[in-house]
Amino acid sequence: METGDTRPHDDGERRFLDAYDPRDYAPTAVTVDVVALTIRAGTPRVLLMRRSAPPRRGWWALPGGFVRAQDGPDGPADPDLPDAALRVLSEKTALPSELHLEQLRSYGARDRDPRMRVVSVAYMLLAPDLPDPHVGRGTDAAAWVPWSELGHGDDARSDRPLAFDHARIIADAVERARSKLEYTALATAFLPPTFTITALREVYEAVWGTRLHGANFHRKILATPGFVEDTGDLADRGGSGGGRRPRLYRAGGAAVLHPPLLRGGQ
Amino acid sequence: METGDTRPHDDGERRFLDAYDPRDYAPTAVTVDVVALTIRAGTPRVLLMRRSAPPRRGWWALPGGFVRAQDGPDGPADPDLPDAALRVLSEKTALPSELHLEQLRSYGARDRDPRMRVVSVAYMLLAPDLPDPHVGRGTDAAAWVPWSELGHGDDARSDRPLAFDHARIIADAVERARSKLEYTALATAFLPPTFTITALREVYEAVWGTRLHGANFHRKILATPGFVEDTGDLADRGGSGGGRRPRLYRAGGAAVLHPPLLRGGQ
DNA sequence: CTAGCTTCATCTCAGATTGAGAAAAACTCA
DNA sequence: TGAGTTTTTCTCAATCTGAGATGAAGCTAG
Repeated sequence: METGDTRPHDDGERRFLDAYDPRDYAPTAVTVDVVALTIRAGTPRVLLMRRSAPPRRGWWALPGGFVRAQDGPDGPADPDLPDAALRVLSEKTALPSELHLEQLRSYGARDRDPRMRVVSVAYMLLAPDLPDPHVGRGTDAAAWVPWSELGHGDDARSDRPLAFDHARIIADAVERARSKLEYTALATAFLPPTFTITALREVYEAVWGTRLHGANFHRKILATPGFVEDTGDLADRGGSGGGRRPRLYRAGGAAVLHPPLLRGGQ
Repeated sequence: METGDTRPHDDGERRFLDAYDPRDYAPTAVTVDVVALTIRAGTPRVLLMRRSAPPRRGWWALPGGFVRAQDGPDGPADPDLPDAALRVLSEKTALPSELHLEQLRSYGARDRDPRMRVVSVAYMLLAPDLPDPHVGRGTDAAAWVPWSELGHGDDARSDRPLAFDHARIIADAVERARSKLEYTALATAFLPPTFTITALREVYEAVWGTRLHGANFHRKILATPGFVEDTGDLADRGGSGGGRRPRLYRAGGAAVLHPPLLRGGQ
């Protein structure tokens, strides 16, 4: 960050700041909304809450809340936007130590919230299967909802109506996740610290909604430097059907994949 | 957009909205900053203004300004964030009819602006060579500055000090542009409506700072469906050195490239 | 108007990568 | 022990890639 630079300001700078009153400006609220994505029972899901207070009481919405600009009665200010995102999310569900949080984009259409002008900074969080969410303040239900139940893209017609422009935000997050799986090692964010190549393939299959050729996937993952590293261990196994005990891997250091895994192929 | 839905609200919703006072919330300002990128004389450049008013008088900064939340004395409200981005930019330079504007991300660290809590939504604009910028209100100089003069990445040590966290924002924009050239047809946004394959290659070379193999580039562009389409015309030519008159192409319909052009290769 | 240079466009070919299936290895359960 | 399952490795033809050569078209000096 390039903040808090130490170059001396001129005198005009100090006089200006003393005379400055933030209240002179038209109020705009800034919120964060978090699209928390996980894979449960082979199905990609998003965390949603049902609102028990206006506006949009009874509708489903992303976990979110106002960014705390300054220290106040509700608590200390959020030092930065990601802190705000983690704060509002940690009020709804337990968070794992390892998680991937990245900013999606911001939404600020004039009429997106009936209360006032609201600019919402959306975050995408990817995590391995998380526990059931809490039903917190302002909500009366919470659930990990499969993407497939939300209608595709803009089309929010479903029996779980989404408040505000949250259907669009979720669609943007899903598209971002799908495309980042191609050229980054992000898929490992959906998995526990150690995992098998098959589990990694199932992440791709769940998120992309396609079937991949197991043998070629295996070859490509191992040929991509830094994607995974061998732990030397084998999985315990004991599950259904039997079969050879798979090797366990952990996420490698690489963030970007060279070459990428392309959706078109296989 | 999922805004302005028409489902009836319950009575509590209306009572709630009537009683709601936006002034109750701590003020946060929302600004837009625009990273306008172009290629001039073979060099990729960004539009910067020198500030003539506090804060950070005399420092260079991105064109930007406050989002107008409501109609007011300065003008009508910005319907959406992209409108605000185009408004602040059109005050500084003439804009072409065809341009690519996309949101980069938002920045909201507590101390990024000395005046108050400011969340800035950054936009990236790609355009063919634009005219010289105006020196507008609050600025005393404006220039298309080569990326190379800004120091690489975080490192803002240069004789053109950048205000706030704008060095970081520019670095993020440059990285976004570099990587989107790989897997989208965005390079054409830097070019006029018709162009040659060589001009397209020079965009890649300028943005990536690498040299590409001309023959293979040619083959790959033409093999990528929807990237460019043949106009049937040849360039007039007459320039230096002579040589065969190149064929003219226009941008094709494709937004995403299959397969992508990878930076690693060639 | 022709020789020499330049740029654009196409061709060639060895080496790497990919998609599809087969086969081998390792394990479970009856 | 034997049939079935899952993981892992192997094979091979088809395709793609990187590097250079060749051909096509145009300018300009003499």
